[in-house]
Amino acid sequence: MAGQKQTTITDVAKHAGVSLATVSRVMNGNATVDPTLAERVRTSATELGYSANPLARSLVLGKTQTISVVVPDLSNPTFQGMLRGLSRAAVADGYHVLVADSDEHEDQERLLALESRRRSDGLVLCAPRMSDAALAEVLAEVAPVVLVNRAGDAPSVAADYRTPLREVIDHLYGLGHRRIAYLAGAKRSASNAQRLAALDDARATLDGCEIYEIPAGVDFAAGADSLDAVLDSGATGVLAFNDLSAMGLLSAATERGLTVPGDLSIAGFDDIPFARYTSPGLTTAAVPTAELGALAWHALRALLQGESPEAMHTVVPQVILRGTTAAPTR
Amino acid sequence: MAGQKQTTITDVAKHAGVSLATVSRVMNGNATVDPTLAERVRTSATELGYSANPLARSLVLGKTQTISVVVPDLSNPTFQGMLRGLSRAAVADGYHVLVADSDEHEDQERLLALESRRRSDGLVLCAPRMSDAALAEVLAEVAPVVLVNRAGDAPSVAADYRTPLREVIDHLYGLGHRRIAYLAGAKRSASNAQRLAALDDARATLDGCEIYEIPAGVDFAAGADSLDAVLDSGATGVLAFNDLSAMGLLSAATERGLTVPGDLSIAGFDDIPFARYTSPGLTTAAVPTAELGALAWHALRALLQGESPEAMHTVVPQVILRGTTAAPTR
DNA sequence: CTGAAAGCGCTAACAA
DNA sequence: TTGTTAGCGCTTTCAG
Repeated sequence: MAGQKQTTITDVAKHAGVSLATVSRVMNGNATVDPTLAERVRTSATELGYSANPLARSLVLGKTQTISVVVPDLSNPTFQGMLRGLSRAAVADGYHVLVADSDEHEDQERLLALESRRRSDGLVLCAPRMSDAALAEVLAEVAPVVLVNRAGDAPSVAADYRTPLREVIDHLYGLGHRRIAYLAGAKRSASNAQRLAALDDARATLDGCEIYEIPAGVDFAAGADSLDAVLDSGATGVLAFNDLSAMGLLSAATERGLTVPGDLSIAGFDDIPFARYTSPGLTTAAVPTAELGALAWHALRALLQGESPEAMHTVVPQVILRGTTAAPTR
Repeated sequence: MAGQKQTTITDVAKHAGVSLATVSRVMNGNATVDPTLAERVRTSATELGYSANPLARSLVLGKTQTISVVVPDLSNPTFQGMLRGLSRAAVADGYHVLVADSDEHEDQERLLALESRRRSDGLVLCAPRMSDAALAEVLAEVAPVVLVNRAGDAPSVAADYRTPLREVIDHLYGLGHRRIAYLAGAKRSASNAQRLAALDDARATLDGCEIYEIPAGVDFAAGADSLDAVLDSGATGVLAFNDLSAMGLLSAATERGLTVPGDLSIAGFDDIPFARYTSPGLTTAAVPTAELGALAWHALRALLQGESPEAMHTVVPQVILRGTTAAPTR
């Protein structure tokens, strides 16, 4: 059944009684070809169901119309959204996308990047976990390349975690909160550094506002387990590292008989799909991951066209005010 | 900076003072080459940082070491899991994966499949939305191909939605429930047909068990809105189309002052990440999506090796008993 | 306007 | 064992 090999340009040429060159020309809408001939070629082509072998074209043209993207973990919603935005944007421009999941293995990252890159015209490196030194080295080998959520010697697009967190703090402060707790999550992540910066920022500019840092974690249990620490701190408002820990805290607080937001205001981060369904709905900030992906493609496309995209394009997550934040009652 | 063109096999040959063929041989560990020469070639290769151009190899070998996968929607968790499983399994076997998102456009599906396929050695068509006729046509053009969650004239892997639903029904029945409601979701989906079959099955075999079908929907609101209908039906246990609608119902019931599972047992479907965190935790069934992806790759790999994989490999979602189901109290 | 021919970088006969 | 050569399928000078 799979015996019939694809028809080649030679078949079409033969069928139309012209040379390969002519077929190539009409297929590429290239030079001026006699309309009659062109028509004849086109007829033959459709009759034979011909379409050029992309591999052969790639080889001679030196371009594959494909880009590759390597992500640390395809099960992470952030990267999923990124991939979706990237894929759709690239497809819209006639590009294909090769995807590689490094499964959080630093060493795999380099290899995947190199290998994928050779099969494509450019690379999107998404939040690479490798060291700065390793990154610099890889970056030099794989250009054109664009970085997502990481700085380096290449154009990059990144989400700004600092601004939205600061906005949430201002929101709480405006409501009257003066004692705010931050449930810290992944210590070493780049986004955490940005959040800490927002905290310092707020401490420096907000009169009479105290902000505590409470080590917690990134999941539901971490949030739930930190309830006592939160209450001990006397905080009336809390910024959770992400929605999951926020929900854990919310759940624990509710079970303890506290009312949210009456006794405690809670804000999450990420806007996971379920965030709108907690009771009350969770105040949070949504990272526009798909947009991040689309922007990454646009930067890479610019590079491919010999243009110079912005060195770093940043997108600001949107704060979504729902029911878990309100004026403090104590 | 990106000016230096890749070193070719010719460079290596020149550097090592041998012919192209020899370099090719040692690079492929092929024929017996004099160890001394081989070593010399290897040295030159690493010194020059040479690695064969995959495009050129693909062209001459007629194989790309790449497979492609087209999915209807990269934002759907089912397909995300599938892609992850597929990607990791394929990478483990040294294959690359080209991904295309049809964005639920039936017409795009065909084109994406064809185009991706030509850049790769095989295709995984994931839950294609196109008609049976269109599918049959495409299938013939893109072999080797494997289908995911859809039947057709090609090997396929699919999740079995019937068995787990039946298991949940048996679970409820065993608990003493005799009036069970099914909150119907997407009417036309293949998985819905399987669920209805499970319902019929149960009706035919379970003594004195009545199963009602209540039109609802696929989201949280649909579940919440169906509370009255559920109560009117007198059902003591309900099977929701998915976790979201189950959570909606759970939420509405709780707000109405009912206790779950005391007054009402509720089961969802999908095991979304938040399902374990509702109170009580949601009884549901988890589709092993990553496994589905890995199996799809295994089937395709078999095809690529000229073997014949099972016509249809089915995986059974696992029922996860949590707190929302218990013996009825009325 | 069209065809012949030279490659793109590599592999695989086929000779030597 | 090694080198020479003919392609893989296509695009693109370069003549005509």
